[in-house]
Amino acid sequence: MGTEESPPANRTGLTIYDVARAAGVSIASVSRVLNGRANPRRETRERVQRAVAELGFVPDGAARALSNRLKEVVGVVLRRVVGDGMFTDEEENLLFVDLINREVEIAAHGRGFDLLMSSVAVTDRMARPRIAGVAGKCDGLILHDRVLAPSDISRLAMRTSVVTLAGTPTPDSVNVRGDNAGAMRELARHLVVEHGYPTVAYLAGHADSPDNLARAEAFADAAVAAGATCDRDPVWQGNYMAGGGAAAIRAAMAAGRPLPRAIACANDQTALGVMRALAERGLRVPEDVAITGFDDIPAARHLHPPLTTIRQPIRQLGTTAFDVLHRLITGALRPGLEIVLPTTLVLRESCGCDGTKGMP
Amino acid sequence: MGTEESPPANRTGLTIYDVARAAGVSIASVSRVLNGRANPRRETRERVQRAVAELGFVPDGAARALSNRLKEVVGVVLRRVVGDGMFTDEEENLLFVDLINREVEIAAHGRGFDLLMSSVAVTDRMARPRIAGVAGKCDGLILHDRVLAPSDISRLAMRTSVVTLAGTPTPDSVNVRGDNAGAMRELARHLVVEHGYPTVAYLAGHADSPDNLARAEAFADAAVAAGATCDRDPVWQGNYMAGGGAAAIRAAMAAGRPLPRAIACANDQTALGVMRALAERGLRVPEDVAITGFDDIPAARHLHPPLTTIRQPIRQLGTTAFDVLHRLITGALRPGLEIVLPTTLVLRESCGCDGTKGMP
DNA sequence: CTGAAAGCGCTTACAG
DNA sequence: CTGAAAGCGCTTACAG
Repeated sequence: MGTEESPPANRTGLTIYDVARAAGVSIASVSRVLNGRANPRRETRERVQRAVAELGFVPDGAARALSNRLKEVVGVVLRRVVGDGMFTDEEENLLFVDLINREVEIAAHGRGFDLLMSSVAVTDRMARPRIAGVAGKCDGLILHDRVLAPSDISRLAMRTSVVTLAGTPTPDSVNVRGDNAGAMRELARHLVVEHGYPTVAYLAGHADSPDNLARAEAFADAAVAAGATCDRDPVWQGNYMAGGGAAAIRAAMAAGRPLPRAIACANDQTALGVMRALAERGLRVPEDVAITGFDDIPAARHLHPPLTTIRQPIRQLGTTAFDVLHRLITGALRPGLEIVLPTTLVLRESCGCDGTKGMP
Repeated sequence: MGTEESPPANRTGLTIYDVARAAGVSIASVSRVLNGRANPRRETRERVQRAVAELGFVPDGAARALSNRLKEVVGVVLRRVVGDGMFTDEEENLLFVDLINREVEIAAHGRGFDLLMSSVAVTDRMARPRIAGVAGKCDGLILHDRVLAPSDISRLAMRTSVVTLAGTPTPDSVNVRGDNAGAMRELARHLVVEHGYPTVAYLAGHADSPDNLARAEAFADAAVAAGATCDRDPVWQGNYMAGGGAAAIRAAMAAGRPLPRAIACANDQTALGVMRALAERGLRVPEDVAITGFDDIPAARHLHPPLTTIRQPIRQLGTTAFDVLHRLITGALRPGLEIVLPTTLVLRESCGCDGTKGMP
């Protein structure tokens, strides 16, 4: 495609010295006008600005960062979603993580920060070194769920500012998450008390996800407390993806296991897979089995029937993650806390409600 | 949420000097083992590695970049998609741009580069300064369609390596795009000759998109050459979004304008909006109006009927964009060329084919 | 208001 | 194989 091994790019490496020479001032003055200081007097300022414009000078970010001890870059690390071959939903929809990242970016721009995005594959044995690599290029890190083991997060957090999203709290980082237990309890009571479903199950997400654990426990406890039977069989283990939800249904039915009257899924993607698998077998939602999700991704309301789910405050989660990280970076906040944002139960039709009035 | 104005973050700013002291060697040796050089002898190497591990040392990327004259970061700038209020498809689906970015990231990781992502809003008057800001933080830039005016791209390309995706060729940058004209001509002939549609129209994308212009021209020319009438009325102006496609249909019908027998849309999103608007009015695709798209985003095959479209080589587009940028950065390639990747006509049902055999 | 100079944390010829 | 030292391109006290 081109000349290999040819001389290095000849993009004239302009520096502040070139600008200073062109403007007939010192580099200190150039730096001052570049940074919008008040002192350079009008005439000096204009000469510098003219030189900058004429030369098309772009200050080197690395040099600025080194001098300022601030890169104005935050790293965002996420798990690369790998389709499981069953459904391509994960690959096609903007998921929870994408939605959060969008908000993070907007918040970051507001403070002059840019986002360094890095994804690690599920099987990535190199996750640790790679994340260390990005850590060196940023002022702080936002780590999505399960990109690093808690002990690694701990270590990393001692050396740089880190905010985890739906992660494990650590003394040196801050975790930002939605309120899992509150909404899950409310959901369990809604299913058992208001709809009167006698048997329920929680279709789990990844076993090593703190959010998943919290949801499972709150749901089961509240369901049992409300008088229902909660099926805790291992078939109800999913993986936060549509394929995992579908597989669980298939496995349960193949085992001749009676389905619970209501299934609360670990997230919306799982619910999506469950609903497809149910439809394939001719089972109706909510008449035969009531289904609920978690997150309220945009696709949730377009399912048939519309999915009852628990809404996470996606915008706030993203904004807060950046905000907290920024405070950590500037030293305005000390780590070691967890920020829990409120969630809300959104009643649509998949739980048995009629979708308009909220109850059958 | 925290103590404002408290002392700056006390994350012990470890440097290579600390590691050197801990290991009892010089900073040169530390640097060498950190960079995997062969020379430090086994014992030295191990002492350094131990010190690095114990201290949890993470080398500063800015300092490395300054010294190496290489940041190992590429910037990706895209237009933030803003829903138009009519449909939320743009906000829910992983679009063409997102799919490309995924591939860019994977390719970048293969070379030890990370991605600095920045989005500019449509109305952003600050696009230029912001992009200059990210340029300073990267070794080179990948610019998606319409983030910068051609003249600005030109200027920027004189100071840093830039690859445009579906942009305007410039002497100092390289443009990577799919073959618009070839596939569009093939599509026009398919519609006019094979299906025998007498009237056609091209529902345009943004007027300032080079891809759009090329598609419009190739389609109209080929359609007319094949003997059809091509409706070039201004109502057929969309905006690459579902809402724009729907609005065009509404406007045409409101004006009492007879719809052409086939409408080739500027991209799949537009086709999606068109199909919805048509369905709302009780018109059938392809029986009443044949519809086609461009891109072949994942959602295309799930439409009813499945969308006939022109597939762009998305993976290759992303990989190539990074690859070319990398060569530009290392000086292995000189700018001033355009790379055109092949596209393919994918016949599904929205054009009138039966979807399985390819023709009615 | 302006400039000379030190320093940010690395890498790498250059000597030894 | 190893270390002392210069240099990467900025910013910012410190003098003037």
